[in-house]
Amino acid sequence: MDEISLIKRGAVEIIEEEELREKLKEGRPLRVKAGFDPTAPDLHLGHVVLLQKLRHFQDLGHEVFFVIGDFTATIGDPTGRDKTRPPLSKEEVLENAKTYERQIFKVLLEERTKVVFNSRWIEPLGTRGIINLCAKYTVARMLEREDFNKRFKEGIPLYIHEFLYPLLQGYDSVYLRADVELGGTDQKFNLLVGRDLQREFNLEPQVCITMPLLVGIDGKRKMSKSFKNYIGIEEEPKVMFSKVMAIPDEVMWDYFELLTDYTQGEIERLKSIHPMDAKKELAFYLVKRFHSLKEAKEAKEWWERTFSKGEFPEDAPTFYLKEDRITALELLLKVKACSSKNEARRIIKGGGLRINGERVLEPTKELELKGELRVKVGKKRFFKVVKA
RNA sequence: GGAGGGGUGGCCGAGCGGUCAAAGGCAGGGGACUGUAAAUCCCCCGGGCUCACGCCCUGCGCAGGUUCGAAUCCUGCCCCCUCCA
Repeated sequence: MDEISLIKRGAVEIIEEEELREKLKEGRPLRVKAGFDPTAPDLHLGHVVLLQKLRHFQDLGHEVFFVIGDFTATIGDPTGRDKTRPPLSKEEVLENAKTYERQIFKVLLEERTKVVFNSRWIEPLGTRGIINLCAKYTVARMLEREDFNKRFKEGIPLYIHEFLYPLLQGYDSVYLRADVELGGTDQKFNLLVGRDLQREFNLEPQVCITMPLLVGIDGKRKMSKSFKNYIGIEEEPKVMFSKVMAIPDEVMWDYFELLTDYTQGEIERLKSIHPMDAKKELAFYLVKRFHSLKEAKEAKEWWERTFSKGEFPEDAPTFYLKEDRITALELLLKVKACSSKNEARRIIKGGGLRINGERVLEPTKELELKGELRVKVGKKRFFKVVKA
C-alpha cells in the first residue's frame, strides 16, 4: 500500500489532499499532531481510531505530537455537546494525563512520539496573548460552527469562554508548527481554525484529517465514557472479548476498518462467514493487540466455554462466608452482585439468579452453605461461594 | 434596569392544591427467543423495611410561608431564555 492510500484508509476527509501530497514529497518527517483532552481516566477504542492513524504516519517515518490538552480541558471543550461542559480541576487533569501516557504506547511508537502538554505554551501567553489571539477570529466565523450556531439560535446558553477552545487548540498547531492535524469528524471546525490561525501567523497551513467516530457497544451512539458504551484499552481480556462479542453485527465492520490492519480483501472474506465467527476474530485480534496472544487464546476459550457451552467458569471470583445458611437475598449482597436489597429482590424475582444451575425465585430461600455454590447473576456475572 | 417565559427523576418531557414517587419516551437492569448480535415480546427501574397487603424516608432550582394537605398557591433568593433599554 502506498503512502497516500495508507493515510486515506478509514479517513472521512482530508483537507487538502493536494497539500498533503506536496508535503509528503518534501521527504522530511512531517509533524503530525492530535490533541486529547484528559477528561476521562482511560482511553478506549474510540481513541484508538486516531492513535491508529497516528501510528500509520509513524510507520511512514513521520513524527507524532501527542498533545495532552491539560490547559484546554480546564476550559471544557463544548464540541458536539448541547450544553456547556463543566471544566475539570488541574488535579483531575494531571491524573488522567498520567494514564494516557502509559496507554498510548500500546499503539504508538515511543521513539517517534512526543507527548506534550499544551499548558506549557498557553499559560505563558498571558492575557495580552489571549486577546491577540481573539483578535484573529470573528464571532461570525465562530458561529459557523454547527453546535455553536444551533445553541445560539435555540437560545441555549453559549458562553464566551467556549470560543476560546477552538482558538487555543488552533494555537497548539501554530506553536507546534503542525503539518497535519488529526481529529474526529466532530473536530472538523477546530481543525480548520488551526489552519486559519497558522496562516495568520504566516505559517504553512496544516492538513486536516478527520476520522469517523467509532460507534459504541450500544451500536447507536459514539463511543464515550459518559454513555457507558465503551471498551477500554486496558479492559480485562475476558471482559474485552465479551464486550466485543456484544456489539451489533453491523458495526463490527467499522471496527475492522478503523481498528485493525486487515485488508479490504480480508474483510470481504469475513463478511462471507458466520457473523459470530467474524466477530470472534475481531475480539481475538483486539485482545491480542492490547494484551497478548496467550491472553487472547484464553479469553476466546473462556468465552466459548461459558457462553457457547454454558459451562460455569472455574475462575469465577470466590467468596468465603462463615454462615452455615444464608438467604438468596443476603447472598447477592455478600458477593456484591447488588448494591441494595431492592435491587437484589428485583433480580431474583425477575428470574436472574441461578444457583448450581437451578433458578431461585424466592428472595428468602434459605441456602445451605456446604461444598461450593455456583452463583450466576444475570447473563454474565458468576461467583463461587464456599463455607469459610 | 424594565416586561414576559422557564427551572420536574440519569436524560427528554407531562402534570399545575389531594387519587403524585410523579404520565409518556430514551437510557439502564432481569427474563423469553438467539449467536451474550439484531428484531420482537414480558417484567422491573429513588432509597429503606417486608413472602406479601403494605409501611417509612428522601424528592419536582434554593429558602421560607399559606393550607387538614403543595411539584402545583404566596414571598424572597439563585439560575436560564426572549424582547425592550
